[in-house]
Amino acid sequence: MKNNIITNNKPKKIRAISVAKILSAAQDEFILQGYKGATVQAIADNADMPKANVLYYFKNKENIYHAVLEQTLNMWDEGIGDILLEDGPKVAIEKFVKAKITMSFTNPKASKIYAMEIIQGAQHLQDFTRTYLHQWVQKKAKIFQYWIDKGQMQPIDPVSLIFLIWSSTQHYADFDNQILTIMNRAEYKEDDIDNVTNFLTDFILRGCGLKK
Amino acid sequence: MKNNIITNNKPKKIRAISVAKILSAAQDEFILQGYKGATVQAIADNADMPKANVLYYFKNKENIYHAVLEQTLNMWDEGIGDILLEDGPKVAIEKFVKAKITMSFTNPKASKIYAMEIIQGAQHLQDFTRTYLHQWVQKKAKIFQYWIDKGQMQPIDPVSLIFLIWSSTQHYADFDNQILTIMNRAEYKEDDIDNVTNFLTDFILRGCGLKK
DNA sequence: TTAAAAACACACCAAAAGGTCAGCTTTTTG
DNA sequence: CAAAAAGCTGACCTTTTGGTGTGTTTTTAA
Repeated sequence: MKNNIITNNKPKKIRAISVAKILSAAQDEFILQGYKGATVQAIADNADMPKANVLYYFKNKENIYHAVLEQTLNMWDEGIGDILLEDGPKVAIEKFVKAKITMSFTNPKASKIYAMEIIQGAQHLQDFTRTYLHQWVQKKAKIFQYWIDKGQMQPIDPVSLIFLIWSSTQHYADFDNQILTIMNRAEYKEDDIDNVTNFLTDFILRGCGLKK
Repeated sequence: MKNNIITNNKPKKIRAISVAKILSAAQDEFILQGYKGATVQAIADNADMPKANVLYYFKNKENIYHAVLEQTLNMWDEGIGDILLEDGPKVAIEKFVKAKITMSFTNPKASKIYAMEIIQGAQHLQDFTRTYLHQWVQKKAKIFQYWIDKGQMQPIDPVSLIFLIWSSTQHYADFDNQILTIMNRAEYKEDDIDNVTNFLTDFILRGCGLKK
């Protein structure tokens, strides 16, 4: 298999390209219209191919949605910063907050798809939440508790802290429309990310008693 | 008009009762299925009346949705705590956080409807956001700024602070499924409200430099 | 008590949307 | 270069669904 470096869309399989186009179009449609509201026709139009062709790659709408969700979870998994014992509370929180904000600003769509799923009852994500997420939170909460017991940070409920970090960072993705409207902006600017990162990092560190 | 105190569903007009039943059923359906996914038939079933009867009260689905949204905004308006200059930063934040949390726990449905609207692009709420919300934030931000200038609280961006309070409190309504699953619970208990209120109040006050 | 107004509900319709099929074209492979 | 595999697509079918029309029942008011 020769690897064409100059035009890197030649070696890509037709299938891969088409699937990617469909998933991207589908993501937009699912966010804008919800699962039921998104029509296969609209996804096809958006992906610039006939409906029958979309159904050729994905047997049905449900499958398209599953694929979008899977993609979303992978992104979530990659993007979520880790919380490491050896970093200590200050650095760990700084890293984590930064990772979450970066994800919110660089891939708001994934965050929105995920948010809508959860709001609507997490029908397709129950397993993920019940097993993976649950364990993740428990594990990280223990790390925070360790730091608290060592007197390295304010004695607060670690799980609540995680929820606060999640919510306050994801807000900038999920509610970007509202935030931009309130700030009288068309879209986020470069330094918005920095400003938000600085604000949230400072605020949360102070809330954890890790900063004057 | 005689006021029947014993059975207070007699004096109520038939219309009012039916409309209320429909709106309640519609709210559930819209949350669970989204705008397009919610069918008039399902709303009717849920409200325990034939579809044609639902359409008798509301000319079409769009109108039902508008009514649900309006109801939601009224609730938001009533439930949102005010931020008063004369309270000073500490009391004002305590009151505000408490009000928002109370709203999240007592009426999560309204919060979810609102959240989905915003995530999906605020198509039906642009005016509300652009005028009402925008002004509300500006007005309250000025109050925070006043306190900051007086040295009564940490110098932080007031708008970001408002966003953080909104997001961290609403999270308990919008993501209740996820939170409950992670905490291995079927539903919120009485003291969950208190615990969350205490955690968030303390944390936010500390973040604002209003508490050791 | 009775006539008008409001509420109710069955049956029906047209449009929309998910999905299939059969045949055509392009790409791959031996 | 030919056959097979993969990709593509218009036409079609079926189900769902928003909405209407018409006639009946219940409530209200004089």
